[in-house]
Amino acid sequence: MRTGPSLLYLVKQLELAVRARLDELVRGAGITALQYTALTVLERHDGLSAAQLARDSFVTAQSIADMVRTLENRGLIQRERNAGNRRELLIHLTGEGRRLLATFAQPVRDLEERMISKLTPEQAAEFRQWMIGSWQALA
Amino acid sequence: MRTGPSLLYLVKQLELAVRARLDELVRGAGITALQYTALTVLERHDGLSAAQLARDSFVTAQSIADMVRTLENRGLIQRERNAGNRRELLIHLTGEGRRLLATFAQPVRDLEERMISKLTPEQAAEFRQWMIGSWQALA
DNA sequence: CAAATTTCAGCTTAACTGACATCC
DNA sequence: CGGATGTCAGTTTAGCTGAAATTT
Repeated sequence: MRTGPSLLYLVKQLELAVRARLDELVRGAGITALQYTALTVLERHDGLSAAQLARDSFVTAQSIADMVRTLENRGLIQRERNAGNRRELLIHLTGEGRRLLATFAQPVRDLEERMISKLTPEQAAEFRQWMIGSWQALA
Repeated sequence: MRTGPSLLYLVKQLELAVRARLDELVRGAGITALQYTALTVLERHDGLSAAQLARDSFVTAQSIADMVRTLENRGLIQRERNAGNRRELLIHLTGEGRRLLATFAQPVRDLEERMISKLTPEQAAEFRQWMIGSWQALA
């Protein structure tokens, strides 16, 4: 008994919509949704290397390199050699990077709130957990 | 009170994982996850024009054109002028296209089942509805 | 020497904009 | 004519592979 579009299709469409709204939101600051997301990862895990950031994002180190350079040129992050392991360049948010994230913290929360506005807090927490569970089941 | 990665980030990661698994699955047939998804849309809505397919996918008509040509060259779809509106080229699945979809129907169902294996049927239905609701709230 | 990190160079895919012809 | 549709040409973005330098 078919009830509508497949779950796989829905995931794709939802991601598309999220990225479109997020791109609109941060466009004014001259960054993409992708770059914004990378900055939030760095906010949660300060001092990552580019290779670690790449692994977290399931892309190659080469792929992440261009974006890291862009963010560095924009002054949103800075890198420094790890004293204990001089291969690594550890990435830190700059003051400007933190200011940018602070600027968008509330608008992004509003966007998330819009996604779950029809749900009770309990349902929203469940939704979140199911998303994490689905992700882990496929990873 | 932070409970983990943001919902926006989770949507992105989940989509990444879904696409990776789906790409692995259909690679043997020489198509991408994107092309497979387009075929399932055509299965549900036979006789779409490329422009309609593009609108359904939130991309431009130009973007969809390459993929439509690829699928046509592969013999998975065919197009014909709409008799009543000779601008439009209506897209239909070929027998080979339907056979390809039939081949993957069960493996794809298994993949979806894997996503929701921890949920009861009632929870899975809820999950689905919340996904649709989130999508509509952002579209 | 083997493994990890970074970087350079080149490539591919999937999107885009702009322009144009055709049709209703 | 105005609005859709399809197509051609060129561009951009975001990923990739391969190869090399540096460090542990």
